[in-house]
Amino acid sequence: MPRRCVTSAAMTEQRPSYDPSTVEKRWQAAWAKERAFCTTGRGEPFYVLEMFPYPSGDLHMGHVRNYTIGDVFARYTRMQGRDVLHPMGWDSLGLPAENQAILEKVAPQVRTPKNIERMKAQMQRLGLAYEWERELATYQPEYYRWNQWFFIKFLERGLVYRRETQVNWCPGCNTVLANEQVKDDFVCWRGHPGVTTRTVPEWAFRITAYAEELLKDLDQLGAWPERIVTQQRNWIGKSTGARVRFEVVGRSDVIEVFTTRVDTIFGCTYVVLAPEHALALKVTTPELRPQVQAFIDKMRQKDRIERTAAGAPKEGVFTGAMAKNPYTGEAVPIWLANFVLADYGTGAVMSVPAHDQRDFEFATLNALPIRPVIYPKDGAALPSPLEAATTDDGIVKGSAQFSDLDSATARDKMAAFAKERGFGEAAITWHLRDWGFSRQRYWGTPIPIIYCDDHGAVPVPEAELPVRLPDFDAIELTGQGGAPLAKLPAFYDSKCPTCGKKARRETETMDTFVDSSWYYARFLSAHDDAVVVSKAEAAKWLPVDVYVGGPEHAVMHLLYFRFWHKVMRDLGLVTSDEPVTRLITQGMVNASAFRCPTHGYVKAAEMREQKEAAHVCPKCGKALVVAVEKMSKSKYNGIDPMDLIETYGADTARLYTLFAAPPEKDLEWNPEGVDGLYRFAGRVHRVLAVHGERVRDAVLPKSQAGLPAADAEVRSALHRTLAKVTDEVGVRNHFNTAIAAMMELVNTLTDHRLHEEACPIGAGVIREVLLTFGQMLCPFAPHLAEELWAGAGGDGLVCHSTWPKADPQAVAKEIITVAIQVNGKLRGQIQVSTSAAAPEVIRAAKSDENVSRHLTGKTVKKEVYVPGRLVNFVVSG
RNA sequence: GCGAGCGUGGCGGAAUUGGCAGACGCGCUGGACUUAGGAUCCAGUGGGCAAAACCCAUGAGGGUUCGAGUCCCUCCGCUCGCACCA
Repeated sequence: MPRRCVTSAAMTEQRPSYDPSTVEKRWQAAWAKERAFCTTGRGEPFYVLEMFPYPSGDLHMGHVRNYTIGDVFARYTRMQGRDVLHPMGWDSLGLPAENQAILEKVAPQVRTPKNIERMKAQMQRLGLAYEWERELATYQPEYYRWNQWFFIKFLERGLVYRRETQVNWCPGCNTVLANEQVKDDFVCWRGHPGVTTRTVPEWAFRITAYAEELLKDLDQLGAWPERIVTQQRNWIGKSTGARVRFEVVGRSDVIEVFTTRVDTIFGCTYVVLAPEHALALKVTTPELRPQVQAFIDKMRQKDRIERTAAGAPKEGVFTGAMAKNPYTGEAVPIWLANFVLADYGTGAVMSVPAHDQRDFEFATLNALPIRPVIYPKDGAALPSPLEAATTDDGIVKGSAQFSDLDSATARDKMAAFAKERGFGEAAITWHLRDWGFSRQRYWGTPIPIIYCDDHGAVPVPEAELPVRLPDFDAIELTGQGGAPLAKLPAFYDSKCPTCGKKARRETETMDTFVDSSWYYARFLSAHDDAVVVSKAEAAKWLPVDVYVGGPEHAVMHLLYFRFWHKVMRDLGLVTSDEPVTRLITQGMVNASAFRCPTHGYVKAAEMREQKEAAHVCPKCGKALVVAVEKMSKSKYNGIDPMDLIETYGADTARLYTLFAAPPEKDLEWNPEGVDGLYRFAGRVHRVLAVHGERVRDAVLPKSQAGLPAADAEVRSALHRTLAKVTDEVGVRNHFNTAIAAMMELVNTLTDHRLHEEACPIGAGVIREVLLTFGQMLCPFAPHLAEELWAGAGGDGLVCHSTWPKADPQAVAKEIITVAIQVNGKLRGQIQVSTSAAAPEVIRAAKSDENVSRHLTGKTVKKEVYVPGRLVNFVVSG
């Protein structure tokens, strides 16, 4: 990227040119000295929050975008007179830090604060308006002790429990693996073969206890992006239907199935259990046991994702056992199949191949009978034989007393019948599962539990919190062999809080989603040792007014923290039902990536400096594939924000990220586009450089009255821009068009030669331009804004000034342009007074030369006048 | 497969309630200033035409309307999310 030099005009005239680094450092120092971004206690509270980062050590462009968007809200709202809370912290526990520690042999306790310091300096260099006094970091015991406190509170309320869960298990590493750590053929990411699934105990939050409320309250989230709400709704996945119990023929066992289509149950021709189902092997007849056992083992080898992927071939095995359909008394075969999930519904389904596509495919594959019982409402016949399942509702046939009912009615009556006879009932099933949060990792919050032989799992008494993580040096961290803390007797040897006998401390740590589920509340009482959050502060600030972050958190973080908020409410800590009123999800930051089909990605920065013809692989000379992709290290298409700031300054970096795309859309990084914003900043600065000294004491015009025509025009343009920017920022949150409006203003200023010494505009108007421009620019380019404000003699800091109000008189137009259409086609434009009435405008329109040409010889059938906009003559002939 | 979103100049994007399509920026073209220009300033820039006028143009096709980028229907393409959820 070329370093831009100063303008020759400024140089020859010995005027200070735009030098962002000097300007920005000056104002950053001033803000720090004044503690400029602290809450004031004056004005209506407004809480702006951005998703806090993992402190990797360096900001990337995604951060810059995220935090700049938040900063615009914070700064603008403060200028509206609100008491703005805008804090920042560090999501500093978790796997990345632990892996880095293993790799570098540096303790995360040492590395993390250094990374934080570095990243914080970068944020300050960007001019972000944070109240650093409230800074928090989740790795600090002062923070994670409240994770432990919450754990105990949740435990008391039955919202934490111990359960058995299926995980991927690598016998080579002797540890649990995430799905993405398991490669094909059951080989782990380190190369060990034989990865299998295993049942292990873990701690889980009973988020499903809040499923109904999490679903219902989505209706309150009108200011959330629709797609996030939809994703949450799908994820929660409420499903209404019925449970029905089938007796196993000749045994006392009962198979319970869940179905949303109980109306089809007379068409049930077999029953399928998940391979993990408790009865799977139990009901199997002795002669079929070897096959069934082999099938179960095979399924156990595969992880859930692979086994249940849509499109995976359906596999199954007959158990030899039969089950009795309680509605018909008919005995149907019991099968096991890969596509039935153990942890959804009851882990068993009734199969109606005529009316369920999966059942249809499975039945076809295994020559099981297909029996239609639902017929089209219009009386049409079903194809025979069926080529696919018919899944629509219809009229029930061949179903005893339920025959001839429509599907919906049949479902109600059949569920009621089951309830009456005691073999079933209406039921609801959720896609949402409880949240397992045990991690066999070191760099996390220790779970405050002590296992006693006599008293079981006993919570650590509150007074003994926090349970601190032992020093890193005390542990041999390898990423293998299960929970690291389980290798440290000094950590786990303890005494039972109940009886004092020798006991063992829990060695698992918590998922880091726990940390981020309530940090927004902790900012309100960041230094309070007595309570996690003070009720008064919570009542004052919550819910968060604007929350800005990436859409990738749609269903994990954003669901967990909604859950946590509701529990905090039930604990009496907060009063609102939802944590965040308004959510802004910003798009990705993309850039061209250059890839050789053989040798992989090539550094984009080097390619950009070459002509297009030279975009060839340096190794083989083949043409490179160019595609716009998300910035990332591995694709060599990233832009380092700090390089950008060094070249252009923080203001230009901010302006570009806001201008190039609206917040919610993906942003394509165009290195040349940045120049345009630098030019804009330079042109604004130039007006100050040329006139600042001269006009800083000038008297501001109070109105349009008495201004020379050119002055009045400039002032009108200024106030129109102000009105536009106020609307775009405050109402529509379209920052790109707000900046475009300011660019238009600069163009107008240039038309009136405000960039020249010999400018005919009066000093008072120029001063008003500089001051107001400074205020409008403040949320976007805050340093340049301060420079304008101070240079034009404004009082104090511009970021503390009150957002100006557009002068209606200056905004109003006396003459407007009205478009004239004939049959909807533009034929002319006329200038009319705003006070002109419709007949007058229409008369003027008809007398326009070009328009009258199109009207002659025609009959005007209709005249449409949209006041102030257009006239349309509908003609014929 | 289901759900959501999006298709507008060479590019990023604008068009707020159905009312002058292409604001603003990039790029490009020409000019001024200049030893120089990758700085700055000025002018131009959707396509057709030398051109006023006119015609065409918002993924494709149809519809509603005085008027459609915007609303409705059908289709095509792209992106994201979920993915055998009984």
